[in-house]
This record gives sequence, C-alpha cells and structure tokens, in this order.
Amino acid sequence: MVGQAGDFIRDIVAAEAAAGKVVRTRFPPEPNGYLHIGHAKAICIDFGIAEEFGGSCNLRMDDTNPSKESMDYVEGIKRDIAWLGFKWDKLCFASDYFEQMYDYAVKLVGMGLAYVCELSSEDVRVSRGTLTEAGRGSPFRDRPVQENLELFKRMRGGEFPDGSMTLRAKIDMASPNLNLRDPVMYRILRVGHYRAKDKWCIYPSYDWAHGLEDSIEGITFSLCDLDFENHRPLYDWFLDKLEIHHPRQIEFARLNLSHTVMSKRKLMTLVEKRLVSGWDDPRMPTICGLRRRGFSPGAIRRFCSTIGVTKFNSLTDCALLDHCLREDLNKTATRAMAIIDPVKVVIENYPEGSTEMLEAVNNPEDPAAGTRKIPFSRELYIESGDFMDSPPPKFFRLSPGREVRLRYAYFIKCLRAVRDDSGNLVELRCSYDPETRGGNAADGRKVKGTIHWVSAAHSAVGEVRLYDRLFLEEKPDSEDYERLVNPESEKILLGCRLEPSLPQAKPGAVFQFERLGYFCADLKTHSPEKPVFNRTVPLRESWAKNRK
RNA sequence: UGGCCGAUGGUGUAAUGGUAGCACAACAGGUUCUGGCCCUGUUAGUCAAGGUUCGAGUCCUUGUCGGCCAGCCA
Repeated sequence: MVGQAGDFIRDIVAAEAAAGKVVRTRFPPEPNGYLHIGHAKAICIDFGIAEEFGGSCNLRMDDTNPSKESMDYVEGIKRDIAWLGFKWDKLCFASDYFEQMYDYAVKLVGMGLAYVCELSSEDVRVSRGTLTEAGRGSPFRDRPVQENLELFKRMRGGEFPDGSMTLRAKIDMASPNLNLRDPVMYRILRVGHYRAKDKWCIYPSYDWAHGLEDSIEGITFSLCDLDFENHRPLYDWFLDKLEIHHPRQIEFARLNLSHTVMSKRKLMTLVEKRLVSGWDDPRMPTICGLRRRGFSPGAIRRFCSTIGVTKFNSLTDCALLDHCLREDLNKTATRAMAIIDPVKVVIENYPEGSTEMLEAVNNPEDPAAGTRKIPFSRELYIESGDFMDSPPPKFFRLSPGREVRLRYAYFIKCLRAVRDDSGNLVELRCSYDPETRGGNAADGRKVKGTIHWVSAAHSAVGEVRLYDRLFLEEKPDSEDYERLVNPESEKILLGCRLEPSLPQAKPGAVFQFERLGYFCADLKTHSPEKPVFNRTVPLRESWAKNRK
C-alpha cells in the first residue's frame, strides 16, 4: 500500500487514499511523436503511483488536434509503455469523448458562461492584453445565449470557414492569469481526424478538453508537468461550473538530462536534418532509441525512481543514467570476448593446427548463468591497446618481455613485435606456459594484467558501433545543431573479431564484452552472416583517467 | 514594470520545528583471472538579511536569483 520513498505527490496521494479516495491516474500523451526518457519519468510516476496504492492508470491518447496525429504514433506509444513494463487499465481516446464534450459546451453556453466570438486570432491576441495590462472584452462577449447556441450549432455544422469563429469561455479579461482571459474552447478546423475521420470540423482546445477527459474517466489524481501550473485555475473553473467529478491536478518538474535535448521539436530537427539516422537512432533519448542502444526497461525505471519527484527545475547529469544502466546490466549481461581493434598474436610454442576448448564463466555476478567453452589456438587476436613497446609506469598489459594472462586461458609472454617497413605493428610473437592452463600458474606466480582475446581462426568478423553522448555541451540550447552534435557520438568499426557464439545472438540481446563495455546485437541490422553490435555504455575505466 | 511556482555539496535528492543524511560525480586506498563489480575513506551543502522560537533547512517578512504564462499547440 505505502509506496517507495515518499515524494511530495506520494505524500498527498497517501493522505487522500488513507481518507478513502481511490487512486486513478492516467498517462495522456498526444499521439504526434515518439516517447522519450522525459516521458518515461511521467510514466513511472503515473503508473507507479497507481500500482503502489492499489489503483489503476489509463493510457489516454490526447488527440484533440488532428493536424499531426496518427495511428502509427499510437502504436509506437503503446509498444514503448508495454516495453517499460507497465500495464494500463483502459486504453482511451479523447476523440471518443467529443460528443460528450460538445454537450458540456452547450450546457456552459446555456449558463451564459461561453460565447461564440468572431474575432480573428490576431484580434484575440491583441485584445487579450499583456502581462501587465488587462485585456479588453470581445465585442461578441455579451451575445445573447440563444444566439450563441444557434451559432455554435452552425459552427459544428460546418457553415463557417476555418478560423472565422471560436467558442470562448466567459471568465475574466482582467485576470492576472492570462489563461483566464476568455480562453478558446473550440476552433474551426477542417482537418480529417485519424480516428474520427471527417465527423468534426470543430475541435476542443487542451484546456477545455483535458479536465473533461479526466472527469469522464473518473481520474482522481491528474499528474502533469509544471507548465500546467498556470492552467490549474482554468481546469478547476470548468469542472466547478459544470459540477461534475473533479480530479485533483498536481504538477511536478519534467526531466532535463544533460548532453541531450528533449523537446519534440528539437528531436524532430535532428531527424529531419539527418544528424541522426532516425527516431530510433541509438543516440536519441527516445524510448525506441534507448531500446536500440541496449538499455533495459529496468535500468530506465531505476533511473526514474532515483531522480525523484519535485517541483524544482533541475538538470540531471547523464552520468546518473549511465550508472543506473551499468548497475542493471552488470547483474544480467552475459559476458563474452570481442576485439574491436585487433592485432594478431602468434604463440610460437603452441602446436600448429591444434585447437582446444577452454571454460569461461558466463556471468560472475550470476552463478546460475553457468559456463561456456571457447576455442584456443596458435593464432589469436588481442586489443592493440593492450600492447605497448615502451609502456609507461603502471601499464599492466603486454610489452616485450612481459607476461600477462589471457582470460580463462594461459599466461603468455611477448617475445617481440613484428613491424612492417613503415613501422606499423603487424603481429606479436609470443610464447605460452602450458602449466598455466585455465589461467592459474602451477608455481603460484602472479601476473598484474589479464587481457581478453579471441582465436583468429574461430572468431567471426563483425561491425561494432561505438556510441557516446550526442552533444558536447551540457545544455545545448542554441539551434546550431550541426556544430553542437558530438562528431564522435557514433564511431563505426569494421573488421572487429567476435567470439564464435556472438553472430548467433538474437537481435537486441545484451552482452558485456569483457573489459570494454556493454553491447547489444543491433535490432535492425544484426544477422549471423553480418553481425552488428552497438555499444550501450562503456565500463568504468580508471586506467584511462590516470593517464591524463 | 503583472501573476503563479521554486531555491539544501559539482549533480540529483532526504530531513514534515529537535544530530543536515543518501546516491551520482571527483579524489585516495583495499580486493580481484574484467584497470569491471565489490569494500573503505576524503573533499563538499541549507540563496541573503531580518523576525518568531528554548531551538529554524523547515514558520513569517523583505530582497536576490531561476522557471512558467500574452497559440484558434499540448
């Protein structure tokens, strides 16, 4: 019954639930774009609170403006929420309530609280006044009720051109809250609705529609972001005048994440300018982008609970997201070995043509994950960064004369580096110690370093895509995206060498490539014939920091 | 120059008039067949000034700074 760490909303809900109120919430996206990590925060709050208090949460498409909405977005939204692991009570559509909303509007007109206004949008803007000056009443403000009723009916009937009239609530043109200066309830819009088709040519505005949607569904807590704080008096006004079920609106701060952008418009710009490959580009903060990047639902939910719920406009460091990601993946990801920048190693004293199978642990954090066999042979690949001719102090890897452990295999010693005429490293000639099979020396001697490897002949060639933060700037607020996008946010590496089992991975499968990071088989392009892995997030690396 | 809302280490948050705590980040160390994980430690905070109170991060006043609002978007 009692939820997790109580934030200010949970405190309110807990108090009212204790007094007998049923907890019914809703998540109300407009189906005109894809969900992103900021929506995930709202989703976790809306669905999470309902769940914690034994209530329910509806998924409602707030489809009151047909110009940019579509069924594709509806499907995308449903898929993303389901993927996050939440179950909605009812799937609702604001468009299903249009008739009822119209009736309520007629009722309000009848009460003398709404009127048909013939001012142009420009004239409405001018007459609304400014932040410091009161507005002027519309010349149509005192139109008789009968005439309003008649005109409103004809608006619906399609007798007037788009934009020629609106239905406005009659509230207070001098209110310091501009939302109360006779807000528009209906506009004439001859645009086919993706569900209602051409049944309507008038559409309700957000302020008029939203409270009604909540009321009709019997919502008790209408949770939304801080932007709607100024709209709450209007939300309350409509419901009070109509004397219908009145949910409580509570606002919280939306999520801002460092080194990325979150608004639909900015995300759209990135897609349209081809600065990313699409809405599901692994660098995008969209749910589909994060999914393709290799995020788990658990990591996202953990992150959302870690950031909390407040009314403070904050900027969350993306390092916190990375932390939650690693925390989750460390426990669940199968380990594998892959070489993203290969250099060949020849073990001179290992018999030519022979192969042996060695046992490797699948996940040291989860014994139940078991072990697997990996092939070892005379020719291997290791990471080129794991070798240096003249290493600096505290370099624990390979260099001439030095011995390291090949993970789950043998100790090897570097005899010499072979270079071509231009000085490029061609291969490393090494020897191995047969007495160290499995990774431990019979004589008990230790090595400082353990490196990962794959057998040259048995490994698969694959593509690995390295991802990094989309923007270099913490808070990219200029529109100059071409210059702001991190040029190294995506690096495509070809000719990587993968452990033999990796090409068979199912698209979306997540691995930890030992010593490198977490990677997933790309959802769109990975295949056994042409393996493609995306780097979700690198492992923490204290060595790299020390070198600076 | 109107109204509403907010302000706690570098970042995100907790403390509901009674010892300012947690997490991330950073730094130092321990452990280790992943320079991962894990463990230990260090640095670092109540926007300001008044007031109420035995006692204020918390309540009051004023100020400062920040967010939102002048769509027939949501």
